[in-house]
Amino acid sequence: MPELPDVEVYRRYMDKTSLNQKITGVKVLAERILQGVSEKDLVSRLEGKQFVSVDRHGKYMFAKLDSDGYAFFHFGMTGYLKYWRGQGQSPDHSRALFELGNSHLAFVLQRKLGKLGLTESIDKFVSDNDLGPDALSIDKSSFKNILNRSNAYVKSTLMNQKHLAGIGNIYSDEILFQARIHPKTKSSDLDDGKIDKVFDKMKSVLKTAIEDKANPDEMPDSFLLPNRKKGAHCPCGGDVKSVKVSGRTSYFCPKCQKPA
DNA sequence: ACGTGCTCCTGTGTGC
DNA sequence: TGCACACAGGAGCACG
Repeated sequence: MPELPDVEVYRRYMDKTSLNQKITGVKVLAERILQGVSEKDLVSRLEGKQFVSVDRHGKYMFAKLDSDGYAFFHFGMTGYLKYWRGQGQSPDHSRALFELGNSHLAFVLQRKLGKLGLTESIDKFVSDNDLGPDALSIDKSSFKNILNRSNAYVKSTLMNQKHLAGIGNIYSDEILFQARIHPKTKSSDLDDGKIDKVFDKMKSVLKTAIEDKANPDEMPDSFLLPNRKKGAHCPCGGDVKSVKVSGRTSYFCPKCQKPA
């Protein structure tokens, strides 16, 4: 699930549940999710410390330590967090466990495509990993520059983390649906007015999705997102179609979204 | 710089 | 029912 809205929901979840408690134990249950750190080093860097705040950039989450630096999380395609107090089983597919005294925080990944590691600073992490500006923070003129400079399909541009961080397959579709733009439109074919519209819809879709806890069942009827399947209908009543863009299945409404 | 196709994983749905 | 295969809200890689 994890695009920007999902990760923001996890960030708030962790913020609400897991801060300012001593990390009494760390277990790594799938070593392959570790990035740039051994299990031994991760454990020794975290044990006895506390998480004091949680940030996000794009699809990455950063839990700040009271010592210094951050633990970073990437949720892959299936990741989420689960916190509980007292006894209780960790969920299936828990790949890392943080013991917080009598409480627990599990990093759960069905597919082991997520990442967990350490970084000194978010800025350094962003630049080392070539991430573009966060989609919720970017201003309109920087956004315009990105679309104007790109020769790719607009959907690919929106999903390219080097250009813009946070948007994936699902939300790029929703943004383009709300902007009434066909996913295979070239970014460079969008005029100023269209780019404005994509920008505004990007912001409103992401904000709405966060308010709705990134849960499709809670989203407005005007959203296409809950109808991402064969045979489903657009809010306009038309048939939803799909097409591959950058190897990903894109859902769109041919009646609402015409090629530029 | 772009698209395509493959890879990493695991689970579910589909068609024969 | 069994089995093979496609596909899934991500991303890095090689190749053309």
